[in-house]
Amino acid sequence: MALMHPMSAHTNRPVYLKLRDQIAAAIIDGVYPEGAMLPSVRALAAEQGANPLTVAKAYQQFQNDGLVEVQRGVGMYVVRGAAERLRSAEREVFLREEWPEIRSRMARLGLDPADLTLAC
Amino acid sequence: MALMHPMSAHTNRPVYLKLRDQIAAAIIDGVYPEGAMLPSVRALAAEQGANPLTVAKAYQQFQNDGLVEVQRGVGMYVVRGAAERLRSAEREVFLREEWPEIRSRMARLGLDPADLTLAC
DNA sequence: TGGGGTGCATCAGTGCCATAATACAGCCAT
DNA sequence: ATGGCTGTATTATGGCACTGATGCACCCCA
Repeated sequence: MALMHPMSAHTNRPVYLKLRDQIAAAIIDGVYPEGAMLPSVRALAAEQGANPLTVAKAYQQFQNDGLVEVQRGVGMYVVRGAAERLRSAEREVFLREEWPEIRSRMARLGLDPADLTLAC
Repeated sequence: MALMHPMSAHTNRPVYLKLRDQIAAAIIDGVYPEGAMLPSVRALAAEQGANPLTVAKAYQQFQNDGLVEVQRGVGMYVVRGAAERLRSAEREVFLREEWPEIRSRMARLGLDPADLTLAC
């Protein structure tokens, strides 16, 4: 009896979205400090085994949000306050759109977030 | 300044997966008790404004897992013990694959599950 | 023995995603 | 100024998931 739940959490996210999340985490965690230059699209593409255009698509999001500054011919730099703004924005989205579903889901499964704080 | 994060949680889940989750929740919650007949693909499709085949694809999962019994030409019935098995399986998957990511994500955003137990 | 209810198979259409190969525009150190 | 690094635009292609329309096989009941 398998009882597998393939893609239950939609784990097949597009590459450019996974890269976006990964970069966002790096900015928040200070891996890419404010003022620092992000890896070039070609460099990150080579490192991640992805296509440069896919990486560019991931970076696009941050430009639109004004979190990185593009210097044509030079590179992309993390804007001042980007980490805090990014964390704040992600936190708001998480609390508003994800957490309620997670809560009800856990309730249905007989789980309590408080009990899992230290466990696992 | 937008700072939007479209599809940050991949909110564009396929219809058949949303239906699957919804049906699973109904089975666990006893909306479709053990031994009861599930709504026909056409009926549920009409009710949800979806395509019968999309509903059938959602049901498919439960057949493979042996949680529902198909009587050709009659309908699909919830198997004995389906609710408990389903809840148990989903709980295991959740704890193993989803919760760790949620935990680290919340930590990055400066959130503590215990603090949100009653809030919101 | 029909008629209306099941589930299911087949085929086709659509759109997104990822990749690729170029080519271009800008900056900088040598 | 030249070579080498940046990001970007263009176009084309293959793959895959999702959705949709039609028709068939099956079963029960009147």
